[in-house]
Amino acid sequence: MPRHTLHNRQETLDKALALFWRKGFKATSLKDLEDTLDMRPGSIYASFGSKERLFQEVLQRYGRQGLVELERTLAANPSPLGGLADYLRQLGGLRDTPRPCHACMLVKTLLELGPGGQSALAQELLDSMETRFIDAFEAARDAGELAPEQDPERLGRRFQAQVMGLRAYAERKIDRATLHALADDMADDVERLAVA
Amino acid sequence: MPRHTLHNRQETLDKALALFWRKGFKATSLKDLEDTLDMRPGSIYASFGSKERLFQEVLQRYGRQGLVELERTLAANPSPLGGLADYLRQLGGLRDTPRPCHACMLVKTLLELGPGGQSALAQELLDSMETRFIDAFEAARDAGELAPEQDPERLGRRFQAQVMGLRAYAERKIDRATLHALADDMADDVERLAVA
DNA sequence: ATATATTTTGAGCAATTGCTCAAAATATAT
DNA sequence: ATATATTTTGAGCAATTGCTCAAAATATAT
Repeated sequence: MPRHTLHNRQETLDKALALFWRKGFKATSLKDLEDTLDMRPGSIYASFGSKERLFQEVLQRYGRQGLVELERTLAANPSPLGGLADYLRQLGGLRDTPRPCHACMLVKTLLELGPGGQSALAQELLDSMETRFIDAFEAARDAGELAPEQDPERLGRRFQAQVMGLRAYAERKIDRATLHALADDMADDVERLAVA
Repeated sequence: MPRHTLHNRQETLDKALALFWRKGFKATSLKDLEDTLDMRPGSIYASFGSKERLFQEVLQRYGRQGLVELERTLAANPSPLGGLADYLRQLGGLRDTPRPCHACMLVKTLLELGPGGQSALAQELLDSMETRFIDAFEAARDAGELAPEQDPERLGRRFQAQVMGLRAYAERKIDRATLHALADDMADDVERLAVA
């Protein structure tokens, strides 16, 4: 007796993700969502509850994908420091392919909705990324890549700040080459942390 | 026969600045402005034209103040590299005093309004800051502080990205000490560029 | 005191906001 | 084919948006 939804939930979330990522939470109107998702208001509310809850679900999705991508990049390089450097170099290619937005959606959300409760999920997800960065620096130290007096936590936080800066910078009107150069400079510095 | 405005324009702009900086452009309603500026809608429009134009004027003010502050910091240190490092260390104190917001208003605006025309002024002002950073690195090279093979433009862009990252990071829920540590790490690295 | 030039007020408008809900549509099980 | 459970539709609501404008208030010059 049950009936399936006409729309594919994952595909719909991806469309909403691109929209919210580009326009932000407040600037995305229900009209925008209706057009982009090709759904009528009642249908959107039956499926997702509210604009707020749809946004949270989209954020969660974005965050999970970001973590998966980081994990993949780190796994592809046997050297932890090399993996982190690769991650930065990869971000240098942000402007090589068309995207809804170059800046990080978590940072956009944090800056748009402020440090209060509205952006709690964004901050949690940023924390997850940072923790993974710190873990990678710890792995580097354990592998002898990093001098023992280096502090993985400080390095991880700093790495996080660099990524945030790089991606905010990428949102400006700059050309691809400039962004690559910036990312490469950052990546080189990470690798320079390695003990000779 | 003329008559003066009741409100002081500079004070009013400062109030609008704090409000816009904290809430962003779209999230600041005219009701918010009426309450904060203690002015009725007609009065606001007679003085500033529109919400959009008031915002632009506020942005300009913010940008000018930021440039002045940078100039002061650089002038206080005879060493260009030292001045740049000081600037970063100063930003480490962002959370020491209450402020409308810790993140840079130019970056908030860029991320909120996108890279299109709406944020053109914010991007211009970011460019001005970056140019000043580049000039400082050039001065450092001319003074022999920096190795001649170093590229002031790349260093300046990277410095800009670091500042953007540091200030976006400062918007998260972190404690003062963490932010100081992060800023100091960045500052130390700038000074480490100096030839021994 | 009076005239003049300017600013301020605040009721209210057209458009848009996020959202609801009864009715219609539709996929499944029998 | 029929019944059932579920989804989708879309008209429309209450609230809010940025903003206008005629009337009132007020500071100055004479």
